[in-house]
Amino acid sequence: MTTAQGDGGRRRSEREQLSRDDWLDAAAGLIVEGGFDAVRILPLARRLGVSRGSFYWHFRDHQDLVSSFLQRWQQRRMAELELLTPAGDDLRAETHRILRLLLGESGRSVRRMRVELAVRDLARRDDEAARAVAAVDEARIRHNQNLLLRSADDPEGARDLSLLLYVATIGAQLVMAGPAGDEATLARLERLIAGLVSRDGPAALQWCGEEGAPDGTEGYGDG
Amino acid sequence: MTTAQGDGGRRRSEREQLSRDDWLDAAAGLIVEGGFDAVRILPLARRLGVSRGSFYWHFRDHQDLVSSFLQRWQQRRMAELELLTPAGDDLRAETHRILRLLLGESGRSVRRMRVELAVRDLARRDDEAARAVAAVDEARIRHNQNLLLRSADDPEGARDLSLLLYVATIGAQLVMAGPAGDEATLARLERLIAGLVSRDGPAALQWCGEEGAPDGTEGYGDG
DNA sequence: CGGATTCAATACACATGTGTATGGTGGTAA
DNA sequence: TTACCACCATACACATGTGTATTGAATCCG
Repeated sequence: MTTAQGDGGRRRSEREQLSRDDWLDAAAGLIVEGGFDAVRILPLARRLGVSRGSFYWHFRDHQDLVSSFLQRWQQRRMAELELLTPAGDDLRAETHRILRLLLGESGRSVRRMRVELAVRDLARRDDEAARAVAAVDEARIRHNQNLLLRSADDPEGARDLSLLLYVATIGAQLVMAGPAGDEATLARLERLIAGLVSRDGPAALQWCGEEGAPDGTEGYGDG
Repeated sequence: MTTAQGDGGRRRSEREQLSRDDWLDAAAGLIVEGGFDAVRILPLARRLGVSRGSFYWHFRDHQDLVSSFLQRWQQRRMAELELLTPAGDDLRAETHRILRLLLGESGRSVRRMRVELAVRDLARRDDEAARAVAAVDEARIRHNQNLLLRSADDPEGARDLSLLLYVATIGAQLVMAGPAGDEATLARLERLIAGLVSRDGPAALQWCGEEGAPDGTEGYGDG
């Protein structure tokens, strides 16, 4: 414990010295409460009980903090995806685990959900965040696709269904994040989506797809 | 044209005087680019070619601007919903119009989409925005439910399917807003969702819904 | 014409934010 | 002990933001 130890597992409590990860964790708290725009250095330092001088030792500047956070986020999301499907169990159980992971395991991990939504929000105006989100999205959709492909050999249909499955879960996250989203409805949605997968399987969606129907929906502008 | 005219249709070009709505429109521009946190008074005034003194004549303070914007947004979203379903045409065409409205009519109305996402983002930390979003969500889901109920008398199933339909479209908005979301995939998703509705109809989703499957997905924290 | 009203420019006081330069403190090693 | 280094505090310069008070220029109206 005296000599070189990869500085991996030290929490704030053991060692009074702050680590880079401590700052990132505190930043996550601010992000949960107010999005990325709430990540400002002075409030962050206050929360950690230090002054700004400490920050500029651990990070080059504000952008460095944001970049580091995004990197860590992407890496963790990728890792948790790899952790999924340890053995080849059945599709039902796997689907359930995926939905639990993406939809939030019954009330808990609302923090994780809010962080992800904040990252998505940032991605609309920041290239680095956009790349991270794109990578994670692609990985998750591919994961689902591979899962569905184990039941039937239909790459096209599997891709479509996994895409639909994915946007449905993400949309459920978003809509149910507000006060309108009660826990019961979210659970109901989870069962709905699960049913969609297990019933249709990958070989489904023989929809009819013409264009047609001119719409008269101009409405107002945005705003 | 000389006497009282409800000051409804005057744009910035005709009259050099700025109206409250002009400020709100400019604010929409900032919101599209940088979210609600980008709505600051000085950049807004610069964009309109005036100084901040003008702002504080039209609005009491910054909060007043945000509140007015949210009010107008909710009112317009409600109005455009009423405008839908002028006559009782078939379900296919109506579904198509709804998806076009929610998903964005092929590339255009990306502004409207971004504004909505920004409002949703704000709703996570602002009660007023949360109420507006909740009202709009509820209205839209009810609208879809009523539409589906015209095909089969199954309130429960119609509610479920409309909910699923809704979160799928919102999720598609969110996921496809980034650079990962190409136009083709979005169109594909639209057909997928449309197929889901027209194929299943309201009387569907006889899924199997147990809980089961203990998950070993702890992973990291958020961040 | 003259006064009231509407809309906008300017000036001021204050708060908050960033980044840098510099100084201080405790632990470690020669 | 002394020198060094990791970590943090303090002070400064500067930028940006809000809100208010005051002044100014059109415009409407009696």
